[in-house]
Amino acid sequence: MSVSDDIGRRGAPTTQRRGRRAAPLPPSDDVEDAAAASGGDLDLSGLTDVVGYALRRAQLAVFEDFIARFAALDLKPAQYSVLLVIGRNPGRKQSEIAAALGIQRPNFVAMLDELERRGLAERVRSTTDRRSHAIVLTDDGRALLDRALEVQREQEAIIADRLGPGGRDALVALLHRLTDTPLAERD
Amino acid sequence: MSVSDDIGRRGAPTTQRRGRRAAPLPPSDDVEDAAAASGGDLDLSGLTDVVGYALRRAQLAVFEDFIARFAALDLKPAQYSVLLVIGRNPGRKQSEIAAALGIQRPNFVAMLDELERRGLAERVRSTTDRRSHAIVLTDDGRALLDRALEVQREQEAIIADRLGPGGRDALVALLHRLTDTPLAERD
DNA sequence: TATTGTTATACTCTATAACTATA
DNA sequence: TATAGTTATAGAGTATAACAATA
Repeated sequence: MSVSDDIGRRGAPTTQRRGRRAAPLPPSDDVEDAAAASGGDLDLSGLTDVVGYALRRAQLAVFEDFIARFAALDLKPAQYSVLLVIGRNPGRKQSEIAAALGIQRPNFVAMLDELERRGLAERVRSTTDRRSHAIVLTDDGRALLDRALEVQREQEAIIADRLGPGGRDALVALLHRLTDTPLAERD
Repeated sequence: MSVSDDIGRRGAPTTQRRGRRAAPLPPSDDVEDAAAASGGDLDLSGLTDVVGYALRRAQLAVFEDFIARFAALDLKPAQYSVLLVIGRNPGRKQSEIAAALGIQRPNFVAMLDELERRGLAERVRSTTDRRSHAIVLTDDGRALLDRALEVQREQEAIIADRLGPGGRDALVALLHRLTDTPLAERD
């Protein structure tokens, strides 16, 4: 997504009262009547039944769970992803790691500073090109990553349990179809 | 999701080189060798094949497309969702609309200020409880919402085209299973 | 005492321009 | 001249405390 915008936030309920088809807007009769006549859950049709909103809400739910699980390791989602990519690609340039994760190079500096401060990763000055840093995990970083991978496996198991094993695989496949090619170029 | 954290950002590639199974961490042999031996895409296994990351990337992709489509209407995703919920629930309290969308009450003030400034929505002081505001769309607001709904239908059609009609419905159903009940309470 | 809307504020994530040191 | 890392900074989005008006 571009800049920042959000649709659904924390704890927003997923109410659904009307049918699946696009509900016509209610007639704009007397305002006070409408307010008085209501009182129950709001009509969120057209929102909950749309891919973008459902994606947003699901992503928030999964991340919330992720954050809770990783609190014990003091790892946020972005930190975990950085640790994992460094672990799988040791010695890569700082800018390569950042680009692979879609993180702007300037924003990646503080991120690495923190991992280095915690003794999880290291910047190694390259001998061939003294501008660049080869990024590697320390022993502590690898140990923490191993623990994190186990926690991640647990979350994935919970999700597979919720969706059914075939459901989890189907979901990932569908999501990849949305990300493999930009949506706009399609039409 | 809780606070803020992100995993995938803008334009992050979705590289996938190894198999689906958890790839073992590469041996931590000589750093310079590893850096020199590489050069191609990075190994993102364990990230792209996981629900949380795939969700995040897909949500960003869909929102990016959404933002581009709605630029002509000068509506961001959050603004569209507010317009839609007001349109479907005219006369509801300001705090009810905010809560339904998971927006904190303080943050909803500026949001409504802007919609009111643009003449799309109005705060109507309730006669029964003079603390609360009944929120309604103006005629302009309803007209803009109608145009927005059409644009939204177009995006949904693109997505259904990408996933297949059954694929789109399956995706939404799977996503709802992740949001209907908090993941944590499940185990 | 509790609720509605509001203000003020702070923290995180994201984005861009510009500097430095190297190449 | 171009690239890698960095600094500074600005803008969204989100969260909490506290206040005034009203119930």
